[in-house]
Amino acid sequence: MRKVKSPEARRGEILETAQHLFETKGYDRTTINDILSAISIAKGTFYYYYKSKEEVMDAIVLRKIAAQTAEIERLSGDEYLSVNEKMFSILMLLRDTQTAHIGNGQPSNAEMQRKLLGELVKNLGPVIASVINQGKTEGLFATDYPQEVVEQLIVMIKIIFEPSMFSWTAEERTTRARAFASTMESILGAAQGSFNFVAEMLSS
Amino acid sequence: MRKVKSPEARRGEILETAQHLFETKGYDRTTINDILSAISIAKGTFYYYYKSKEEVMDAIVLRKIAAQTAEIERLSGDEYLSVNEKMFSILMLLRDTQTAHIGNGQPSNAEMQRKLLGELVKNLGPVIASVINQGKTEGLFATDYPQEVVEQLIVMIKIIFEPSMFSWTAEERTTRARAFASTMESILGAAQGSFNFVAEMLSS
DNA sequence: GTCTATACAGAGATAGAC
DNA sequence: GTCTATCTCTGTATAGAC
Repeated sequence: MRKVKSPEARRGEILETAQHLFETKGYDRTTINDILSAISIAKGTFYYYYKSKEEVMDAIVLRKIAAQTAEIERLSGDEYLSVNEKMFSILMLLRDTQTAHIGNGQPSNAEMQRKLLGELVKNLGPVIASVINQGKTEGLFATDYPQEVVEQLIVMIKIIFEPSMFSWTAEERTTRARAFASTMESILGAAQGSFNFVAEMLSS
Repeated sequence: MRKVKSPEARRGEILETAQHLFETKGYDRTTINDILSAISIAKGTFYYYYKSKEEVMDAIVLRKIAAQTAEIERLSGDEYLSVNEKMFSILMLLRDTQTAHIGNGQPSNAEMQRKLLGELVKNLGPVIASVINQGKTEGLFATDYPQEVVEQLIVMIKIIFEPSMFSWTAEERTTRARAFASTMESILGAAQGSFNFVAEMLSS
């Protein structure tokens, strides 16, 4: 039974199926054979389009990051939003992708998360830094290292509040959320209490 | 040819050999059979002592962390060292284990690094926090969240300056080092410039 | 309790025929 | 482009020797 499809359709079909399985069963527990039998192709066909299982993961990660970057770019360029509103939305987006990229509750994949964080910093860093700079010109923030501070914040939020990394108790998590908000204020040079909403947001 | 050894000797032998191979060839490229033939034991023997290749990695990581923790505990309890001297030594230790745990230049293992960071935060966090508290009583530092701030700093230093995570140019690295020193001062409430040596240290 | 030998299932990946 | 056959490697399982 030999079904020929256009290259784009095939690539897309593999990607969609893999993504669904990764998010449902977890990356490690999804086998190549799972993907193959879900779309009824042979192993050779899979490896004709992707060099490895890992490459499929990369493609999925990049696609997600691209979508998130576009969203944050749109936000940061919106003239009708205040700096605070932008910061709020950006942090919400960052928080909500905590584990969403990986699949909820599934034993997540360290390599996938490593790549995710790397791309996140590389792509989102400059965009968020531009919002910080806007805050600087408005006198809300004061820092000599907007870009670098943003990178630090992304790294902290994605690691410290990543459930597969640390399993805090409710109280521990609340304390970390408060400490993070306080740290944000310190290193962005923002007024004390101006990021109280961040502590709220991250506690849950 | 049947060689009987004491359980501890055998466990240690497997551990040492695995560590050497992991650091030489990289974790992924080291096969169980590599380990077996290096010490001439049967596969059954390996699995008699360790449940999996990953469990061996865990044991290696834990042993390294234990050594590092002991060293930092010794430092932090030394009555003849100033807080600044302690901070210097601690940061040096943290920096020098950047990739040393993994093996230089080898394609590192994300899972191994994830575990390393988790254990590092869990074990070193409280010890370093005690040094921060000493600094607080001496009026050098001021923070409401010593423990949490230490966790943030460990995470930042281990991720941002991890070569397998980001490949900064020399200038980028220098800027990140300065930004990190500045962030340390902010969130620890230390005097400006007091962590200039950190910027120096991390630039290389 | 400790160790060898070996066979085998299941995973990722490759080669080459069609 | 697609498929089948095959390879390597991890990990399980077993039977048995000391």
